[in-house]
Amino acid sequence: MTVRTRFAPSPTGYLHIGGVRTALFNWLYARKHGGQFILRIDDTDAERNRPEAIQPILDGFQWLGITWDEGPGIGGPCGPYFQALRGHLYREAALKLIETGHAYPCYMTKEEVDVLRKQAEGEKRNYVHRGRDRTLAPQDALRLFHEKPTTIRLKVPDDRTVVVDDQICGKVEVQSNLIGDPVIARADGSALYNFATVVDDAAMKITHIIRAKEHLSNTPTQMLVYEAMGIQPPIFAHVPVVNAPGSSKKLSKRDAHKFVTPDVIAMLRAVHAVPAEWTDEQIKKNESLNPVMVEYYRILGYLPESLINYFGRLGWSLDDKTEIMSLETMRTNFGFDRVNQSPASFDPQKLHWVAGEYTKVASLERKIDGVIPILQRGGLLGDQIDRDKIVQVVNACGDRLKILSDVLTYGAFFFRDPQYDAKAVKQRLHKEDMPELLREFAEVLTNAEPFDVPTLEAKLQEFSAAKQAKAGDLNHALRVATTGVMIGPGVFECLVIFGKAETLRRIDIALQIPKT
RNA sequence: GGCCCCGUCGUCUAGAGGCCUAGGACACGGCCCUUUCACGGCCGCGACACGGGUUCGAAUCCCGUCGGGGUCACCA
Repeated sequence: MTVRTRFAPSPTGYLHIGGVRTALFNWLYARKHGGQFILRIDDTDAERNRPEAIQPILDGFQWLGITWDEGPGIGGPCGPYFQALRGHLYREAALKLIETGHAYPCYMTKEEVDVLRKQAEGEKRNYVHRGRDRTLAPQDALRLFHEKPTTIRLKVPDDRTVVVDDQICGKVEVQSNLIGDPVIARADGSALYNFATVVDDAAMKITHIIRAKEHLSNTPTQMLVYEAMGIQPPIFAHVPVVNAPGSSKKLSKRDAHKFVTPDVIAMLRAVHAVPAEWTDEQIKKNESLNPVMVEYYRILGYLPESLINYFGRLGWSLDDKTEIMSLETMRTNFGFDRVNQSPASFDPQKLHWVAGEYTKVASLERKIDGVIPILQRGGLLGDQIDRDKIVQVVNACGDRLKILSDVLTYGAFFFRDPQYDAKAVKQRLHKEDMPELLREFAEVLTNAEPFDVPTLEAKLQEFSAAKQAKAGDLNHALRVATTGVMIGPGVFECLVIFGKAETLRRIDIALQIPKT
């Protein structure tokens, strides 16, 4: 039997990183066993069922390299892959369950149920719903339902121990007497999650259900649905949830705004990911651009494989020391035996480190291609692209680029005039008679041929020795004068990229800054 | 509240009764390298939730306590 796994997001419009991890585990397991990974859109809740809410999710997966064998965009033998289009299947399945005596139309009103619930509460008893109509003979129930449609409930069997043999959590046993008869379909015939998911997973021949731990409690109920339908249940594997950074609470979209810290806001502004006129509040409210969504990392220039690596390693490990590994390595080694049972907190700092490891070894071409749109968005580059110059800049930045948008902090001055940092100017440029020294060194530079790193370095050594000045001090001043800041690639590399004329021009500009 | 799950450094993890004086990674602190910043190298800080058993021996097995989470919907 070929392995078939699935990921079934609801169309919220954004790809959540917790979902990415669950999807990744499904993908890994299917691919490891030569099986199929299916993407299904769980859009039974019609209200927010907008087509445009699906595309960002598909785009996110595509960017990450998580491919699906059946689902939106490609179809497949078990379609449609949208729950909204499968209503007739649920209705059919529900009627069949009534017919076989496993389900019944429940005519108790909400008020009646509330009375029973209150009564149970009063007696400090747990309320377990058992509909009054559950004893109806199947034929009568069916006839009655057709005459007067109402909610359909599953008939939960009495005195049974339901066993979920979970691949990660182990054997979990629950008494059926504690499970109330669940509503599986509304009066209008629309299905509820616990039912729709089972009908679909069965129809799509899903063999392994890999999903978040929060679904474990619902699983016995679903087992009962499988049983009622006369279908062998799939194998379950519930993966622990991803918690918010430094918290023991689930990372949820609901409090995503909490992670939009001043740092994050500054980052988004720096890369011009949001309109400049937006207030901090507006940025906070923007749902897709915050650290729980994949889009956030894409816009900041994280390489997709770094997210894959990080999230694959969150809750699962290859061995006692491997941190950096390819998707392929994960694929060949993935297994439930090395998935943790306890929740894992998302650590943005570690993700950032992983990202750096990938950027470090990425090909120059990829970095160039990634950096160009970032520079353009930042208004540092127009439509005319001098690719050679960008090659030089990216090379000069070297390992300083952990994420591609770091090019803005280390190399913005290559594309515009220096923006002088007051502190840098005061400390390095307006130090004693440095301005005069720099003026004289500019003269030297005029005659520097060729204008390359070794020559410039030699000139600076020679000049400072002659003037009995510290080479380091002059070097620092030169950096601030030409770049405006105290950090960046090697100063001679910078000068070479500027070229002689531009270097001299920048020194001139710097020498005109009044001392304060 | 009932039921279910979980509990090793701040965080991710290794650990299947002796290899554990508990290993690695991120973060943090220090030093080295460096004419800035980053990279790199070295060192340091830092954990078996608690209490009882079982055993010659327990982070590992059992019980209890405490703590955390999830779920009990005509949401998914």
